[in-house]
Amino acid sequence: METPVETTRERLLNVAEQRFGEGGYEGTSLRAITVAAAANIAAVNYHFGSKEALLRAAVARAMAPVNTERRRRLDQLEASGPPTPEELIRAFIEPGLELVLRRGERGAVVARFIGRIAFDPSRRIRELYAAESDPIESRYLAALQRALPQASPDAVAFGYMNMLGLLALHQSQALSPTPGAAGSGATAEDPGKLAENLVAFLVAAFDRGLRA
Amino acid sequence: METPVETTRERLLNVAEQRFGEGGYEGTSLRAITVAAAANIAAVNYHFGSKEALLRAAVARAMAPVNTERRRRLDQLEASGPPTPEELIRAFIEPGLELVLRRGERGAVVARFIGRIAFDPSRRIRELYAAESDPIESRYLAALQRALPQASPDAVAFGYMNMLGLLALHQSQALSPTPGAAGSGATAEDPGKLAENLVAFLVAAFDRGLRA
DNA sequence: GTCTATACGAAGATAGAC
DNA sequence: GTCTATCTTCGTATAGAC
Repeated sequence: METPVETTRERLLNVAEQRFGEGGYEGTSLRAITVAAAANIAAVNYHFGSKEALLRAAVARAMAPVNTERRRRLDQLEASGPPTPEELIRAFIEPGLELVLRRGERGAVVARFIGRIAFDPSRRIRELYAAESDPIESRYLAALQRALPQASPDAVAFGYMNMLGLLALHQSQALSPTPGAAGSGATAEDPGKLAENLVAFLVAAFDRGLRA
Repeated sequence: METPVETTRERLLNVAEQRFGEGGYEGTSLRAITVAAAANIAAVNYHFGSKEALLRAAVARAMAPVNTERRRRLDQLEASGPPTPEELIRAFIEPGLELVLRRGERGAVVARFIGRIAFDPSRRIRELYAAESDPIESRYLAALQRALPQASPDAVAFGYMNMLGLLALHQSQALSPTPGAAGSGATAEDPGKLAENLVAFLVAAFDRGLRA
């Protein structure tokens, strides 16, 4: 069923994940990608149609397991009574960090790629990412609203946006020694510890930091 | 002392602020900047030396009033006894949002520019921004540590990084109708209200969400 | 079906005339 | 200070080999 070696298409996706996460979309040339993937310069256009279509395919492939796991957790939580804010936050953050950071070097590459794309300066690229996380966004917003009845819909949306942003921030810093600002151990080497810190930070903010 | 019209240099900085904030560094061509600034294609290289040097000058100019105001507030806070976490968070967030968003369209352009640059995928560009906010970073970290003696240095650095990230997130969404994810009113139209929401969110997270 | 070689227009950058 | 000319590299399109 499976070919023993990676196809050109797979190599292109793997290299794109690595390079786009390292230098951003605009900062990475198709030539650099095709050389690293041992493919011809025209291979991207043949397999995907354009540079942006390659990015779209890479985002979809990277987000698929994260979305699947989030859906699975949401289903499970909602099957056993109304979830707490902490359970919902955990069901959002952990698939984005653990599932991806627990897979060694390759997982970190994927995490950085997702985080960077989520914050790309270009409107079209962020929309591309948003389209991939949209399908479950409304489920999370509704569940959070039920778990936080005292908060207004605007406040819940504000909190969700912050959760998304902080996850992307820490994802984008995978593989970075001292990236944005703070000192040495700000981002834990242990992805599980990072997830715990981020969940605790967000739970406190959601529970007591959302203005009506 | 001042020429009645903007100099070519000033026009280039103004246009760079607007275009870099809109499309990112790599996504904006020097030709687009020089055309919009009614300058020759070579003017950037003459006045600044390179595209990156233009960006550096624009970041320095945009950050200067923010840093000045932050220093002023820190001085004032520390003159009257040990500041609370909320006072420190307010002294960090408000100069970044109000000082910039309260200046109408032009201020929003500056805010978006700063926010985008802080999250740029390119390592060199983020370092450029970090260099501009570095000078006061250690003062904030030390003051936060004193205000939160129960938190470890790593935890304080983690919180500071999150504060920086969320500020950049909301700055980058100035002038954007529905940017990242959440619905209509997630980012308040009123910048003062946004600042209050963000401060409340962060205060709760710092006070009860930092693991020792 | 896959892939390669090649060409085109536009971009960033710079040297040198003015 | 300003502008023109020019170099290299970019994304993309196409024609045709395997």
